[in-house]
Amino acid sequence: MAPEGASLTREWADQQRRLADKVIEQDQLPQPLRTVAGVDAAFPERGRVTRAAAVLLSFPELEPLEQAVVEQATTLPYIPGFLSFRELPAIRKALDGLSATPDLVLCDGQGRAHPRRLGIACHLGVATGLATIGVGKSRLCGRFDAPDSGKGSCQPLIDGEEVIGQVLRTRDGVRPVFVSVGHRVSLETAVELVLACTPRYRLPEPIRQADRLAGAY
DNA sequence: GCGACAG
DNA sequence: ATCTTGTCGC
Repeated sequence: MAPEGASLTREWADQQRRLADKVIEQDQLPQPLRTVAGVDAAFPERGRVTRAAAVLLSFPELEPLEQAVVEQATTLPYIPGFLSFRELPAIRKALDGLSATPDLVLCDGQGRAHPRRLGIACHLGVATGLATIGVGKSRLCGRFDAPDSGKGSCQPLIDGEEVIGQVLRTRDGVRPVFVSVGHRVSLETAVELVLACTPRYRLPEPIRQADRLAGAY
């Protein structure tokens, strides 16, 4: 018998490279943009349970419109570089729990700023066809210079010769977030939209509310 | 071989 | 991410 378990991440990596070719890095968002969703997952019960949340807000007002939560048994451990295989199934169910399809989805995690260019935001985008943006709280890969301390300041996140994201200061003096293309959005537009969704806190409002709903404190 | 490593 | 209390600072 082949050591299937040992080559699982190899299979996943191949799948990631295939799906990464389907990512669209051009702006193809509904015009005008009327709604923005935020998604996130938490792992209560010592990680045995996966709880995913999706919230829908109006844009640009960012008023809460609707929310959905789903819970299921956790299927996989967290493996750096393969986060989406663990979280995507539950997150998709949470999104399906919304009565309306969002014009844009903000994801907690990377988009193209991933070793094989398929972070969870890209994976979700390609799998659903929705426009998505990745907003990570920390770096997975790439190098960068610290952006100036003022809100709106940013520096390119670089891997080799490629710009894979923007390190963006969403508030004066706080740690920057890592913005990258998910699907059907350009990096420039992604940065503008993340700022438009972040009126007060470090994290964009859709993601903050999804965090809270999922139970992350 | 060594260091890094989204959530 | 999870487990976990109080504590420092605007």
